[in-house]
Order: sequence, then structure tokens, then C-alpha cells
Amino acid sequence: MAISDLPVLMPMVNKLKQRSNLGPAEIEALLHLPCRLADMRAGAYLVREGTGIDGCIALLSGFAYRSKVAGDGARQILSIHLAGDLVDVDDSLLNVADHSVQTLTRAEVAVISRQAISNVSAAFPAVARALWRDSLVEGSIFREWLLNIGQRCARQRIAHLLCELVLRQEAAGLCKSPVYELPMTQEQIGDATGLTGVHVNRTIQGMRGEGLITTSKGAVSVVNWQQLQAIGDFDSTYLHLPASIA
Amino acid sequence: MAISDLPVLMPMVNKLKQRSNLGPAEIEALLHLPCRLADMRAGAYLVREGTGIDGCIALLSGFAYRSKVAGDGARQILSIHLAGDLVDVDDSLLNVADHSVQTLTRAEVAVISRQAISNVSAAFPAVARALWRDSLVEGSIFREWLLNIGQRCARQRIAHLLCELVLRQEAAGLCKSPVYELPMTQEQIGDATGLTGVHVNRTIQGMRGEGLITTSKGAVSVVNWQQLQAIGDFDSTYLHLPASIA
DNA sequence: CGATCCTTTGATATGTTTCAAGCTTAGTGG
DNA sequence: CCACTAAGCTTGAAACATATCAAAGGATCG
Repeated sequence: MAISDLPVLMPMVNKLKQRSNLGPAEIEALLHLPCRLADMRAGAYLVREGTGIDGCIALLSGFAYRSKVAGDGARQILSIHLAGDLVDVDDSLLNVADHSVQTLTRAEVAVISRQAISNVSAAFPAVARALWRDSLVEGSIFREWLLNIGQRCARQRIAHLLCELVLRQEAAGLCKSPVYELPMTQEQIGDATGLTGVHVNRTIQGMRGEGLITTSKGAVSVVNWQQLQAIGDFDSTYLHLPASIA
Repeated sequence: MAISDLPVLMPMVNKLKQRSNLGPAEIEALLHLPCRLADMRAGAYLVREGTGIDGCIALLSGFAYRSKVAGDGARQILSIHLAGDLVDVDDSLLNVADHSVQTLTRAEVAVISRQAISNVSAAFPAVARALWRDSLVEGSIFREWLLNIGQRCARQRIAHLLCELVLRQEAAGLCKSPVYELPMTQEQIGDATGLTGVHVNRTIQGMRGEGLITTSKGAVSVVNWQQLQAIGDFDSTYLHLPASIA
């Protein structure tokens, strides 16, 4: 952990640039945000539900997820995050996190204080707008997940999740055409889709059998993208990606 | 519909005051926001998915809900709104709504342009913060719904929804102790919880049978609040209500 | 007073969970 | 380098919660 002013926050800036116009001055300011860097092992907690919070977490490499647990211990994964994502644990309301954030893989993160974010936002309205948009997109994704989990069957839910992860990796420029990272156990895919690990297993086997996808340790490859989208009832609009990708 | 400067936006201001400090100047500014008033019949669309949007909608009286529909026509209700709520249909990103907003009852609404909101926010940072908080709470509610729908059984889901609606009405000062408005059909409760109307019916019958609640046209009365909370695995933290209520 | 919307009911079908065990694979220490 | 271990994947059988379909009963409102 150290204060750094190397362009270490580049992945974050690149992501923000996708959806908002940022001039050189704004980019400079973002890259120079004071932050605490950390290298986390897979499965580490970045934020633990019920615990105090530092501020924002920028994922610089690797994958992470947010989750919340029910009274009986059941866990719901709320969102998946990849390099460049700003995981805003913004309970500036309460100073206690209402959900956890954990890594899925080894990951480099930067912790940025809420104060520092405030400062750049005040100095550069375009930055404030970009962060605002980012949080709006998050909301849009939560809504689509609600639809996914509430109204679609297992096959559709899983296909939809895969489509989202594929497209977001594509947008972030993190992959080689048909092969994408999928650093989740089947149990975790179940937690993200409101299904059992066992049922995820059977469902994925079905999808493999039909020649839709292929899987290997920590990765999927998409054999039939059109059909995967159709099965997942997937319409990328909710991700608000640049037109070139969506 | 008319431009009005009566304190017609009071319900909205009251709600914002609950979670943020607003001085007299800020309150004045909010109350004088230019807006277009409308009186809507039950079931009317305030915003239709895929359609252009005006800006923010302040619900002044009555109930409304957001929803999104899947490819096969299944509908997911994403959130319920009551008097005072600011329903931000903020796809300022795309200029097309990614979900619909409809009234559940006859309702008075004020449509406020995004521009006007921007202006007060710029002039009064405390207003900007209050709106920001409001949207954070919305996000928190979406996450809790995800947990509810993804991980809890029918009984729990319905109990949880009832608890939320009760507590939010309580916070808004809209009810007489054990009786609360519930202007939703069982089908709509199903759409909000990812269940079938039929199953909602059977489940609610069970809850009535156990002396948990009582229902009548458009209303619930909570006979055993403690137990309803316990069954719904309900912890009000996610609503971020003032301590006096939660 | 009929029409419409909502609730209720019953019988049956289905998708998903649960439990329990065996199998693979990757990682670890001897 | 091999055996050992732990984690994750796969399998089967049975139980369960919820969905589906279809029809009847109540309420509410022109």
C-alpha cells in the first residue's frame, strides 16, 4: 500500500470515458486522485457487511462481486465487477456498509476517499456528471437483474448473466473474441441468479450439450452468441454501452 | 396542468428533509421549482418503456410503481412509490426510458424538468446532496429486493414487501396506526415478488389464517407486527429511515 | 343489473431444491 | 514426483414449492 501517482487508475478512467466526455484536464485530475493501492488474494473481503467503509474502491485488475446475506444465511450476489469498475460503497448515509464486496480472483484495487472524490467532482463538473452516470448505469443493471431473477427461468437467467459478463468484458477490452473469463464457481453463479449450485450445474450441462457454450476452468467460450442472447432474452440496452459495442 | 408556485411540492420536500438537512433557502428553492401538475387516474402510465422522458416525476398523492417487462411478456415490478417520492426516470443517458412508471391509484404528480433540477442543484449544494442521497437509498432498496426475490420463499417475500410498505407509509406520515394502504391486486403483489397471483392468494390466506394480518379492499392491517417482521426477515436498515421510525 | 375486475378454489404439472455420494482437478507437503 | 487433500463438479432419487389451467364466487361501478 502506498500513495501513487502513476497512471494506475487508467482502467477506471477508460471506463468512465466510455460513457461520458472527459477532457484532458479531467482525466489528469482523475489519474492523480490520491489513493491507497492494495493487492488482494481471491476471495478477500474489500468491504464486509456491517463494517465501516473507507470510500470508493476502484478495481484495477481482476473480478469482484457485491453480496448481501439473508437471515438464514442464504447469499445473494448483487453485481459482478471487473477491471475499471468503481465499486461505490456509498453508504455515506449510514457509515456502515449494507452489503459486502469480495474479490473473485486475485485483484488490484485502489481505495479512494470519499473526500477526494468530492473534491474532483467540485472542481470538475464533468467528472461529477461522469460519476453520476456511472451510478445511474448501476441502477439500471440492478433493475435488469430484478427482472432476470424475478421473471425468468433458470436457463434464461444463466444465459442472461453470461451475456452481460461477455459484453462488459468486450466493452472493457479484456478478452479474445469468443473466450471470456468467468471466474465464478457454479455455486456463485447460483447465488447471482437465485438458483442452487446443483441446478446451475445441470442447466449449464444442457447449454454445453446444445453447443451453445464451452467451459473450462475460470472461462467460458461462446459458441453461438446469437442463440445465447435469444435464450437469455438479452437486450444490452440496459448496460448503456457505446453503440460500437452494444 | 399549469405552472404553480403553491407549496404543492411539499410532500417531496418533506421526504427529502427526512434524510438530509435542508435550510429555509433550500426549501424555498425546492418549493418554487417550476413544474407541470397533472392528475392521473389509476393505472395511467407516467412513463412508458421505450418512450421519451420529460424529467423527474414527483408523486404528490397516491401510489405508483416502476416495471419492466421480459420478452415473453412477464412483468417485474421494480419498486413501489408513495406520496413524496421523487421517481427519477433518469435515462438522461439514452433519452428513452428503460422501464415504465404507472399509477396504482388516482394520483397527483408534478413533472419537473431535468434542467430545473440541475439549476437548483447547482445553486444549492445541499439540495444536490439530498437528491444524491435519495438516489442512493433507491439503490439500497433495489439491492434488498434482489435479495428478497432471489433468496427468500413466497411467505417471506410477501411479508417483507408488506413490512416495507408499512414502514414507508409510517415514515411519510400517511396512515393510522395498524391500518395501511395496499392498493395492489394480488397479481401485482406477485409481479413485485416474482410469484404468481394465485400463489400470492394462497400465501396471504395463510397469513390471515395465522392472525398475522387482515386485509380489505386496498388496505392491510397489521395484527402482529413483530411476527410479520420476523417472517419477512425484515431489517429496516436498508430503507435508511430516521432513527425515530426504524 | 349486467359487466368487469379481483379473489378464491381445486387438480395437476413442472421446475427447482435437497440430500447424499462419487468423481475430477488443482494445489501442497512429504 | 507422488500421495493427499480440499474444492469444485457431476450424478441420482426423492421431496417440495410454486406454476398452470380452468372455473366459480364476490365485489364494484357504470
